[in-house]
Amino acid sequence: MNIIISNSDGMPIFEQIENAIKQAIFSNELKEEDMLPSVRSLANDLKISFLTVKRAYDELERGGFIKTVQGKGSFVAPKNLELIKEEKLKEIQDYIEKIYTISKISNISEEEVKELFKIIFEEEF
Amino acid sequence: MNIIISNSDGMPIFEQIENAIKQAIFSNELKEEDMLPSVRSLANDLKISFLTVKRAYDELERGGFIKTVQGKGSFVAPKNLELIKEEKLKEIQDYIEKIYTISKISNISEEEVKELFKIIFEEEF
DNA sequence: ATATCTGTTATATTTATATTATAACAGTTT
DNA sequence: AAACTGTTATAATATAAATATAACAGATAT
Repeated sequence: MNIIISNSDGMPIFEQIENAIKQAIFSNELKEEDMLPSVRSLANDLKISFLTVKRAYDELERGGFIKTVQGKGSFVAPKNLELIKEEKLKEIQDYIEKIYTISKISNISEEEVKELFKIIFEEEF
Repeated sequence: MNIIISNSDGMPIFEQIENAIKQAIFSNELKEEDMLPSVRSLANDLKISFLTVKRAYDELERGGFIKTVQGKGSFVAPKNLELIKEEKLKEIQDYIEKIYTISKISNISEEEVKELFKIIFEEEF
């Protein structure tokens, strides 16, 4: 698995790890029941504290993406299509919120945004 | 000018002020050469430190939205708002394209995206 | 000229969050 | 038993945001 972290992009390290692993799961680079790197080994590879990796894993477990068993390790949870869709809907929601903020600040009307939306969603036929 | 700040929405106060003033400029509530409230008076109104207001003003000046003169005050800069709006529309377009890609890949219908759009854009009062 | 606005700068402190180091503990596997 | 796993607790550090306070400097009206 290929995780690149950056100290300077505003996103906390634990969140960068979380996203990288989600991505690996979505792309099927990590398959169901695959074991994740141990908190200590990944921490070692990334030259960070294992507590930071643990935090990422804890979040992933809360989200239902992995299962962790003390003494054994962390494993990719059986894929749940609904979960994946939820995740993608969340991504879309984040983008729409950004659009909302920009439009509000820049005095761009809802109609103008809708128009762009229409153009992009309809031009692919 | 009507600025409402919140301590608990994740956005730093200086950024909330920044956005509120940008919005006032875009909506023409604040016109070219209009004087902004002094850092101290706005800080007083909002019950925050004048340094926080100063930071917001500094950012606005860096962005070319206002001009500040020591001893006189801060003033809305002459600006080509249409040009900025074009930039912002492009940003929005990029986001919509990302949304389009995600929705296609994840089998999320246009209707579902529209629904999210509605929810977020209607949260306003 | 001086009082009173304006912004500027410097210092120190507080708060919250992220991250770290370290140590001890607990379950699993070989 | 040794060597892996994860867990927990504590204390320390780093950073950004925001604060309080004080002193300084330019603009302006009276």
